[in-house]
Amino acid sequence: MALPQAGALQPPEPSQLTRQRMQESTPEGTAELRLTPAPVAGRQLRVLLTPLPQERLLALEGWAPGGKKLRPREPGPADVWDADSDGSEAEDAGAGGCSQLSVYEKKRLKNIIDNAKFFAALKLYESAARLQQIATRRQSLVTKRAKPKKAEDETVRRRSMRLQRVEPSGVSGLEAPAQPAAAGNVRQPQVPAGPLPMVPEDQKGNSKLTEDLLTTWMRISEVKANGTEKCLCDMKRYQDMLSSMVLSKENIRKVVKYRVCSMAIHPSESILFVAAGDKSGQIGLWNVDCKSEEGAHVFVPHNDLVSCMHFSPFNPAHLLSLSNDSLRCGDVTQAVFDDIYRSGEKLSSFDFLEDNASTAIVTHWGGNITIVDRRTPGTSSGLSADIGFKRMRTVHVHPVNKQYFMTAGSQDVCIYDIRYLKFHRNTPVSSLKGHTKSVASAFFSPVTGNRVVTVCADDKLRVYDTSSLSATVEVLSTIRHNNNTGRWLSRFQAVWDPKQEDCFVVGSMARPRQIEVFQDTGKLLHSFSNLNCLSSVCSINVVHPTKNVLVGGNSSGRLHVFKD
DNA sequence: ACGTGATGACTCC
DNA sequence: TGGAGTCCCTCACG
Repeated sequence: MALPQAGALQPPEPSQLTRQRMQESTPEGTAELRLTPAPVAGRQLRVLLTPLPQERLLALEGWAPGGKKLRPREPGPADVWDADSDGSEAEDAGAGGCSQLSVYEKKRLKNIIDNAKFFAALKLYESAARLQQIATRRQSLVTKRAKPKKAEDETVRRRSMRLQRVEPSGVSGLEAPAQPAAAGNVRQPQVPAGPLPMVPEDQKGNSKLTEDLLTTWMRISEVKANGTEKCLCDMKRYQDMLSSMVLSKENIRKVVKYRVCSMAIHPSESILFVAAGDKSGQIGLWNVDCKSEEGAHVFVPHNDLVSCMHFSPFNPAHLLSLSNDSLRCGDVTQAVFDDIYRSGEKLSSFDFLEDNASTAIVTHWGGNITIVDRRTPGTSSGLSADIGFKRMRTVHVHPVNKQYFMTAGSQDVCIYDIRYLKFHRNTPVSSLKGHTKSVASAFFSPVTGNRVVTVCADDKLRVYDTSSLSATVEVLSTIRHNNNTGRWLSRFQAVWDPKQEDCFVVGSMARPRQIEVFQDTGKLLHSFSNLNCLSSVCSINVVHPTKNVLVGGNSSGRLHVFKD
């Protein structure tokens, strides 16, 4: 409901009005007045409306209370001025300026006055009071209008102080009025759109402490990692290498506050540098080689779950991160998290389309994809297409044939050719059939793209042979695997070891807690575990592209680095 | 019927 | 004693 403006309810003083009309009246006798009377309190308002002489005077001049021009029309029982309408009616009132009253007009005026009195007595006072409330605090209205469901949620589902992010002092309770847990948002202050300074959360205004971390990131990004030699060593050697990778206490660190939802590892070979995104929109950067407190810092470039992150393969000084509403690029050389793309639709995943990382394919949760070109900032440029998925979780571009990309979601896993995308009704090049429940992830093998591994809620890992893309793709192996991560853990994603074409890493519910490495044949090659250090489930894992390093993130924001 | 997302008790240090 | 960390196999809703 469009509530009337506070000012519009005050009728102008007749004398003043008349003066204005004399000045502004047109030869036809119509006046186009723009009156902006000062706001008036509700109580005063009633007093102003009730005295009849004033009403009559106003009415005689063709004005209704509220500064609105009366439209001449047939009188009727509902012939009252409409406090809800906007000011447009005043403009098209036409030649209604009345100086001499006909019988009809007198009757009409009587109606108007009676009705005005009636409304002033009943509704206007109420409205004015509500207006006042709006002017001071919107909250009373919000609670009135709030859906009962939300109110219920608040009462039925009681949340602990810690979960409400309420400081023990209770200070933040004042700052968190109307948006308690709206959309699961964990954080109170909303991150604005547009570029954000790369300043850690705990040190707003004092970036001195992060200087080391960011300088390190910048420095290691200048050195081109030479190791694209993705060796395909024999399985025995590979297993030995895996066995040599161990976890020690100093290589465990909590880098974000809440559950890890995505991770990225910097390609540098000199320094181990990891980024983790959590459920609340935080991104933690950790220089694993720096053992001091300054080795890790938290930034907050998003409002919501950071679902996908990649260092740019072209320029690892850029860290791209995706949240529900935006794709950002953290550029350490500029010390900003820049906006690349924003959408009203919920975003789920992205991948780079070319090696130069200038274009990215972004999937929307609801089944659309968008091609985002970073060279045209601030626009959702390029192609948008509906590929008919109900829910899309991950997207991955074929490592060799970049025209192919694969999406995985609740419906299925499909491979599309980007050259033949249409706005609607896209048919996939290949469908990877067999999933009976929703699919959490699907990724091409890193070197050739000849394999795809999927994680499905039907408690199976599947490996497909995608060496030739036909309408149906053969399942190579199926692995029984408990993927029921449930309520508190991020869903498992199976990721290939970039160094080993045919092996992938996946978290596990098995006890003792472990991270598993499988061969594409379905053979379990290794389980990373440590009875002393690893006591939780690592849902999200990344493997370094050249070094023997594996990082696992758990649902408490803690990262575990296995290295040799 | 199925997919999705929400959250609090308990243990350990 | 209290805060940090772990993790479930539920339940409402669309």
